[in-house]
Amino acid sequence: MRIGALSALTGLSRDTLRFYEKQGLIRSRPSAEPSNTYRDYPEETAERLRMISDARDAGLSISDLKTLLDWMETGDLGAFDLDAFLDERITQLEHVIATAQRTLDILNGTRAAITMSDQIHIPE
Amino acid sequence: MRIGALSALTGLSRDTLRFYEKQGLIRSRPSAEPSNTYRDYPEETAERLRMISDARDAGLSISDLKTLLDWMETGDLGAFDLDAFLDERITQLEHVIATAQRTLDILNGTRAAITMSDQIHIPE
DNA sequence: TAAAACCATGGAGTAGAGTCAATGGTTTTA
DNA sequence: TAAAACCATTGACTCTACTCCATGGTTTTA
Repeated sequence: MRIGALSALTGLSRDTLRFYEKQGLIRSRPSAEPSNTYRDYPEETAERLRMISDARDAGLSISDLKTLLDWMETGDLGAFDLDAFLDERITQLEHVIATAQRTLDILNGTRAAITMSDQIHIPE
Repeated sequence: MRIGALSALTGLSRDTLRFYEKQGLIRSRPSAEPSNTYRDYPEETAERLRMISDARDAGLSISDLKTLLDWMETGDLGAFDLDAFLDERITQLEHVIATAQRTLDILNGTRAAITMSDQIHIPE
């Protein structure tokens, strides 16, 4: 799959895909036809990018993601404390969920208050 | 309350507090003693900053926060479509919660897998 | 087959959110 | 009362994560 197709499929810009590849989050092989220099992405890259998008939207950094994805593939990262790393990210995500939920509650409350005051005013 | 105390209370750096004030997220009055130029923050600023921290950690931008806080105080923002604004932010927060939850599930799964393989290896 | 659409690389530029340093006053404390 | 700790302002700097050229090949399409 070429970069344009992958971009259309994932909603990420071509530039972002090239950027992610440079950061080592995804990989491509050189084009099948050696007449051009186009990247060729395996099908499963789309799925991988969905995980990456989720993690980015949830606030994980690219470098954390690289650490994680590298480990998931090779199963090893030298003398790296993956356990501690995972614990930290898990805590971080739980924190994001909690703060997002609290903020969401406030916003929902605000919207309800507005709807309420509309109800009072409009009938006049 | 002076900036150092507020910083200690909220965990935000003095620089961050001054930055937030410049952005209009919080306000201070000039010091009671006119002998110095120190900021004096009302007690309730701490609570306000907790909301701000939550919202920031959840991914809301400073400018969104400013819009929101300004509206909450004045109750009006001219011909601004607060309803649409709220809907967008709410959708955004729901998205963050969903992606964070999915990512969290993956990480928890990964941790479980590691614990599992430890169980197999350690007894040897 | 020529224009339009796609792709590559390299490097510069941008936005957002702080963070740091220099300089110079004010308070607190040993 | 002098050192240590605190505060102010201004402006430069950093970091992350893209995003945008400019230039030049390759495919696709009308």
